[in-house]
Amino acid sequence: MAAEHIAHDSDIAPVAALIADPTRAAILTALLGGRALAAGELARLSGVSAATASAHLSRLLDGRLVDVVRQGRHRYYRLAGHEVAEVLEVLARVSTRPPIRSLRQSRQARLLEEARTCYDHLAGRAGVALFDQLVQGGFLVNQEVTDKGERLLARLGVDVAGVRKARRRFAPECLDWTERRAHLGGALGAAVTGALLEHGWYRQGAVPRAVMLTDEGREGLAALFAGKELTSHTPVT
Amino acid sequence: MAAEHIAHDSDIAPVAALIADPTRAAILTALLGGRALAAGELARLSGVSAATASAHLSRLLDGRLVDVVRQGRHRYYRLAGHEVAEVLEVLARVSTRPPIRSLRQSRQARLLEEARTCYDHLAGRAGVALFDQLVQGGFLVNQEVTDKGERLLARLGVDVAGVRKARRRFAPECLDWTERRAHLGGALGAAVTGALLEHGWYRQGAVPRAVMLTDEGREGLAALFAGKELTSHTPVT
DNA sequence: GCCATGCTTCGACCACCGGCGAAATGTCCA
DNA sequence: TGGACATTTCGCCGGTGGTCGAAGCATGGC
Repeated sequence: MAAEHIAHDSDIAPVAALIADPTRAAILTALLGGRALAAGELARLSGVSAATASAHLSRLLDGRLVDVVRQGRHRYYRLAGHEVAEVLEVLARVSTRPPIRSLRQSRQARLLEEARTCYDHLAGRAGVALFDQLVQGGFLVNQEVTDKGERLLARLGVDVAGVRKARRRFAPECLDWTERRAHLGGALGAAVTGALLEHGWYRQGAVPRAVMLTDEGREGLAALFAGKELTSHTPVT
Repeated sequence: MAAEHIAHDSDIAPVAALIADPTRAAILTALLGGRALAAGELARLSGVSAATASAHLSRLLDGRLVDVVRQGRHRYYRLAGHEVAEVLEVLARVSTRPPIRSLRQSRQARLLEEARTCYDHLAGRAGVALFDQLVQGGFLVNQEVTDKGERLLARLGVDVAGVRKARRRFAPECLDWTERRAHLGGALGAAVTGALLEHGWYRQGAVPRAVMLTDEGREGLAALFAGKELTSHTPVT
């Protein structure tokens, strides 16, 4: 009786079914960044044909998981609300099953949450913090480097003009699950992270993807954003 | 690039797929009460054969959404952790689509959250509060009415022995989504609610399922649980 | 030891759903 | 108006998965 009432009051199965398909899940997670994306872009990101993506988007629309805003010949889709984002986040939390048993593993997990490489760029709390500093300082605006930003990065040893020539997206925002916030990805993210490692501001940890901020890094980053001269003991290899 | 990373870090689709089946959803919501339930009981509650339920439970076990504890020839299943419960709750929140637009509707929603009938018994904050008072006062233990409870209910005008003869579950705990807590359901829940309405302690509101506590009800309930004589102006029809 | 009970495994059936290509619709630009 | 592009609709196919009855294993009671 209780069960019948529950089932009547709220059918969680249909909503779960919408998320259960890998392609739709990819679409939804792509939208988790908050930006509205065009149908074609979502098709490409999730690796299916435009027709398939369209069918999925139509179902997501019916299920009120996404909204659409028509703009010219594009249709931009976005998550229908913060509740939808919450569902995805909470699902992600149980999906990344923590088979953490030993103290050793737990310590490693904490290291990874703090700072790690995401392919070839910085992620974790450190990655998000760096990204925020770049954005709030006006060095990075709308996924583009400002003149001010180019000067800052030059001091770090990053040749922005050269990076721009790379055959990959320049400065996309990359989401990560532990922080649920964006950090700097793409060619620029890789270049910046490479510079940080070369300066010895971060060094590789024992755990595969983990990196750790060094004392020099702490000072160096502070000086960099304060606009001060970088101290001599930071070797620019 | 960001999307690939996301997909790699956490596959939400498989977990969602586990919840996406109506039968499994029914099983999970039945377990949301926190108590461990036997496989057969879950089969009955979700309306499928034992074989089908067994297959589902096996998959839920693989997916680490439930735990099992063997006890004699029974196998009691329960949710694997509070994270799983959180997923179900947040899914329920988006599933109960709130098409609240007008102020009028919003007001009605608040009324329903406060006190409403759930089929034929009291739910909402008021329902949960009443249930808690019964349990904490030792009137209701393990879904059974104590001697003390029987005397209390008799003063309210509820014939417990008579209710027990009804062809429905006696005093099951009924979960409701707005409060995410249990309230009194079944035959006893209906009888108690009927008595409350007959006393004029609650009266039907304008909104379909809403009920409202009256001044007499406030006094009457206080007197009831204080063990005091019920005042004369509460008509026992 | 035997039977009753609770649960799982097996085998077979059927429905649903996701995938694509091709064609239709709609929008912008010249 | 015609052509390029973005998106949706249509028709078809293949695979996955939910369902049950019957049979197979356990466990507990007598």
